[in-house]
Amino acid sequence: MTVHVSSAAPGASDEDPMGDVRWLDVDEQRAWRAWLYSSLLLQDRLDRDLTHETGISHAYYEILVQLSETEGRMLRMSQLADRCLSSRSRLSHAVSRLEERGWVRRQVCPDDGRGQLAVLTDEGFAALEAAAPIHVESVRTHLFDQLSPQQVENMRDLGETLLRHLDRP
Amino acid sequence: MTVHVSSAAPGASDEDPMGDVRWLDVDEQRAWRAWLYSSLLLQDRLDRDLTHETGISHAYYEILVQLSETEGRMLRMSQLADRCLSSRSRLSHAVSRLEERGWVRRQVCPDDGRGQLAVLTDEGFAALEAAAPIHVESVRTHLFDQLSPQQVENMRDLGETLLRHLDRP
DNA sequence: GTAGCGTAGTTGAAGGCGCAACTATTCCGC
DNA sequence: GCGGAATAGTTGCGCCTTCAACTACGCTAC
Repeated sequence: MTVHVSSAAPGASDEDPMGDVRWLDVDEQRAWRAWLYSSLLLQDRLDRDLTHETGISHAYYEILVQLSETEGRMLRMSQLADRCLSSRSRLSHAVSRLEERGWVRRQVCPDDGRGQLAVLTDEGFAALEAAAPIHVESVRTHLFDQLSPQQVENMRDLGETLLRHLDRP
Repeated sequence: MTVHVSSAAPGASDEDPMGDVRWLDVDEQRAWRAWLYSSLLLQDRLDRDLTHETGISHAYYEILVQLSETEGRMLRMSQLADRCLSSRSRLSHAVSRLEERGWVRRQVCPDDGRGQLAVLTDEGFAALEAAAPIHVESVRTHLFDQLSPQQVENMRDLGETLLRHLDRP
């Protein structure tokens, strides 16, 4: 994880067999680990809170949210996958499970015989409405309550900067 | 995921059935989504790069790194789990698989008959040495090359602030 | 109109992970 | 020293995710 084997393997890494590896210096290491550990821990915490208190994983929650925010509360599978940062396959499995819960149903797409629409049911919407306050409170507690307004601004700036790079694969 | 059902359910959420939910405002939403999506995408990208180019997942990589950085290249299972931000169970499964690859071996702890030591083998160390340059380059490309020095500083500050909160469960 | 290619989505197998139950060992009070 | 609680670690099960293969439909050109 930590990109810093040189300190543990000084002799071997001095050789630099790959040519010139741009190793991280001490400050970069520290920034990298802080970012990595905090995002892992925070995601884990938020997901656990949500799952344990509502029975809805963060992945499912995201699907319900994305559907709830479109008019008609329905989306093509592939659009839904994109918005959820999910692979098609993963979404397909997940929607099958949400169908079993009665929260989503599939419907063939009228415009395109290949397509499927995922439609949020009233039960699904109700489940989302029940879960949302719990999740918001969790995000407040573990994220916003810990940060100054300036830090929130920095967080947004960082995130958007990285997204500009990551969004185009 | 996005904590923002109110806009999709204005009527219902006006009721505020939970008392007073501290919903996110537009700026907070934006900061939250930027943080969430960028960290999801970045972790995904780094993990995929590493897995596809070296056959070592980020989780395995972290285990190897932590072992490589201790003298004797060995750690108690529970210490290793803590350093990898892993549950005991998860680590136990993972070490079993690393044992099958011949990269780690288990050894009963001399001080404590209940304990096990995970020991990094020479083959494991060699695998880590081969993977490290690839991973560093990936972290450079997708993270540090995208950020100004000020942004790196902000990233560290943010991460460390959040860790102070998250580290004590 | 049909061959061939691209797109949309699904499926099954294999591996990763969390949870709860389990074994084995140590620690503590008496 | 012995009974019970606490600690260390493992394991089986079930769910989730990925990958590759697959079906089904649409699009274009001929």
